[in-house]
Amino acid sequence: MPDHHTLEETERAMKDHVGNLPLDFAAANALSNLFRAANAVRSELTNRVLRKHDMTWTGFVVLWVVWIWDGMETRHVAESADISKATLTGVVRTLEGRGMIAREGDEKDRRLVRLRLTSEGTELMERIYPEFNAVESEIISQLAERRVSTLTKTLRDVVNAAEGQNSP
Amino acid sequence: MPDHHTLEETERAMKDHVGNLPLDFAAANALSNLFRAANAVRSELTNRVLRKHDMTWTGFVVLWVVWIWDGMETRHVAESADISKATLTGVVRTLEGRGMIAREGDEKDRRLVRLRLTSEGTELMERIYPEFNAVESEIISQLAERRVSTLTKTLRDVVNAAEGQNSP
DNA sequence: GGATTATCGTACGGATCCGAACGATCCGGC
DNA sequence: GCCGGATCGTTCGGATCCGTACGATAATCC
Repeated sequence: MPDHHTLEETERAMKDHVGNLPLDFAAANALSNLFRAANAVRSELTNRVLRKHDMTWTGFVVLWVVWIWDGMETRHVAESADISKATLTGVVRTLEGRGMIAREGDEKDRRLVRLRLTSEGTELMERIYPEFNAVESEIISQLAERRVSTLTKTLRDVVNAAEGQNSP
Repeated sequence: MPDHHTLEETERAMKDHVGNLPLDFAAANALSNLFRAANAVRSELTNRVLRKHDMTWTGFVVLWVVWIWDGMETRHVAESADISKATLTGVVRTLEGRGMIAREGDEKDRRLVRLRLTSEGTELMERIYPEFNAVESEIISQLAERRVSTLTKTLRDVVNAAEGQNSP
């Protein structure tokens, strides 16, 4: 990763452009690192684990959610996978076409659609997930245990802060 | 945000599916929170700041990079914005169509394309970025100052860990 | 019990998003 | 000089990704 601009260079360049407006550089920096970290981890997991199984990130996440919560209704799957209902429709179409997932109407409430893994989908997850988690573990293991738990807690607070609810 | 499954419930359900394989729940949890936090912050900034200016997340990031580093070559812009060259091509096409950005060939090396903001693009950034940073600040301000600097450092280490380089 | 209201999943349009392949250009050795 | 190899930005195909609008179905009100 060559040729990066230094943090100081960037701040100086920003000040040249924004003038004397008071900016919160610490906040900008923390969130910049947040996105970089998420992208880096996602890329690494995609390249080292998912690609060889011809699986996309979102496809894997959806499969994982349905694996753990068999028969879950689509809107809850979307919420758990952190994607919109519209996106889920397309992803499920792809996974259904590959025979990994099945859609199933609800008897009582005919608006609902429940999702289940096929046996092929289940086998895939039983093979992939341990591998996936091993790479997760490898990445996180480079942090001291105490820092991991601090990170986890702080990130949860960031979620709450961003969603505008100051939890009690 | 109703109807969430508890962390304990999820772990129990996972154990039911993965059997006796040894999983690193702490790592899975930390990274799950990482993606949730990134998505939540991105959504909040998009909804509260960018949408009213008809600007996408990636479009804004690219515009910001070019604003700070005027005349930067496209591959460096892509790297700074954390997107692929192919994606940048499409985003620049959109921004160019709206008169925000201009492409400019390099005299010396005719393979290169340099990017600059138009005056309209510059005005937009001068108007949007302070607003954007204010919301960033509002989110981060809900964390104690010490936690912010710890978070920033830890996230940088996560980036290095994911990219496979244990920096000295 | 009929009309209004709310909620469900989906179709649609448009904007990312990326890996792979590609032509254009530059650079290296010779 | 020149030619094989490296590097540049773009194109292409296919998969997300989302807000909005919609038809179908439930729940509510009176």
